[in-house]
Amino acid sequence: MSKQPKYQQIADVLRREIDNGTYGPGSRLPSEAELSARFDASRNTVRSGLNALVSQGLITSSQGLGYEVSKHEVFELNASRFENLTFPQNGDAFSTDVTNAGRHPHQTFRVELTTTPEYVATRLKIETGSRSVLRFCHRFVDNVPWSTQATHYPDWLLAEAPRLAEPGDIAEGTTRYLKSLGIEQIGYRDELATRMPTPDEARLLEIGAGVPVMLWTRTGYSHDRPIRCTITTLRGDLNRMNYEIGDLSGWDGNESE
Amino acid sequence: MSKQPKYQQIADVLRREIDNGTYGPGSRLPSEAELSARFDASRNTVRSGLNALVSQGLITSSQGLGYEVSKHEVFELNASRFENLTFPQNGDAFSTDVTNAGRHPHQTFRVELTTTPEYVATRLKIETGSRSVLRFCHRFVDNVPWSTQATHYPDWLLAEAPRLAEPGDIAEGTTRYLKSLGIEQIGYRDELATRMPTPDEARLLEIGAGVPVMLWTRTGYSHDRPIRCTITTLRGDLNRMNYEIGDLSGWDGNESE
DNA sequence: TAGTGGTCTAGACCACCTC
DNA sequence: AGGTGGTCTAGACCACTAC
Repeated sequence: MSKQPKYQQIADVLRREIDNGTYGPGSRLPSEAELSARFDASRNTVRSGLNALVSQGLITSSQGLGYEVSKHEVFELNASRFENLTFPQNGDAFSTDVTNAGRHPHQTFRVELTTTPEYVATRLKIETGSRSVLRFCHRFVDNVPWSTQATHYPDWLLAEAPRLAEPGDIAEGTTRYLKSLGIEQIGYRDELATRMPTPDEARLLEIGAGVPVMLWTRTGYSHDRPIRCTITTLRGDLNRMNYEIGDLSGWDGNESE
Repeated sequence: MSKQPKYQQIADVLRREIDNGTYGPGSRLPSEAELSARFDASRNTVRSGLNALVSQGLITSSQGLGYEVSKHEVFELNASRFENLTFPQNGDAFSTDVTNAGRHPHQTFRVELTTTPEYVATRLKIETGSRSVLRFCHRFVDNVPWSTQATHYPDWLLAEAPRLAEPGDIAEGTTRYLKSLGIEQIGYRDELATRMPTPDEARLLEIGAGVPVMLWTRTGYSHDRPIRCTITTLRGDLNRMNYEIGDLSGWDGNESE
């Protein structure tokens, strides 16, 4: 039992009070000055304690307002059904899912020609630095930034499917468009990772310290080669991904926690 | 272009120098005193800047030593193959995978009877607080803490499969043991989430600030009901999960980034 | 012993929000 | 105007690591 530093003790006490409901989700914590008096510590020490809780994603702070206990509303994303090879894929699946959940979807969209970054190139089995089409999507739910999605299509595919490079949405969905050209996605490989956001990501997704991002990379394959690579960056506090594998007939994917 | 606070500028400069290789993975940063002189800032301001990088998982610090740039060695986990309904499951799959990767696996194991927490109970479709068997595993790779895994089996299953409650490993694997009793897992549902570790998790996995955990919940189903719920807590900086869905025959799951 | 980061203080000034 | 958090300083002392 070694002595804990004072700022840790403060963080521990406050964490316990948040856990047991003394300060419920969405409620405000006492001000730094009040806590300073309560714990007989300098304001800076109190700040260190609060900072620990911020880094753990338990509370947020805003200038002039105070510290607020985070609420967690997670959105479920069924990755194995999401784009079920028979379904449309892009904007549509997102909008449909969100609308079905009684929420309001919104997204901005951008298409550009880029040089392929290494991470994507290895997955598409093309050369790093070669050309590819990037279709980029910034998604919101109820006007809260939710995720960004960047899909790369290799250069060679463009010759067969020129509409991929056109700005603006493809009404019927890109997967369906490609299928109509005889290019069918018959399987995909998903990779999931997590880390703290880069400053750019933190800006786009409006996340503060203490909230990680989830990185979801989906590489789609036709019968003979990779045809696309989609990197989705999700706010870790708002999203949960699901996969259903095997025979789950008769099982409702029931939620809640 | 609003003026950035000084500690942010310091963090940005150092981040750029880390990115461009001035300070490579594993190398040491200059001391706080040196940085303080370089940036003409007080030691505390420099510490704020360094602290920002720590929270982003870019560097770590240790008393008496200094700040070190993090290295990232990720371990790939194929979740859709991992326990392929035909394969053995528990300890074995982990040890096999790790050994195949040329690393040294190690794990501690514990079995206990517990009251079922709500999160697990809803998934197993049993009452919160009812009894269940918890088989808990703490896993290491090359003596670095890697993940913890907690599998709950419902009370009713115990009557049919008493060995689940016995301490010690089940040699042939629990899935195989259950199958030999006519209880076959015919499908599962995975849920993936990410967040910052709780203090307990941080202790068990030896992670500092700036490294999130990935939570992987797998609920296994027999033909008529859930038979187990496994919660795996993974160090976010060391693990990546993969799912392969659809027809990927002829495709090697190629890696590297 | 010297150098590193870890903790803590007291006080100053600024930026933002609410009234 | 008054209260909130955000930034910054200067200095003190402690704990750990290296030599």
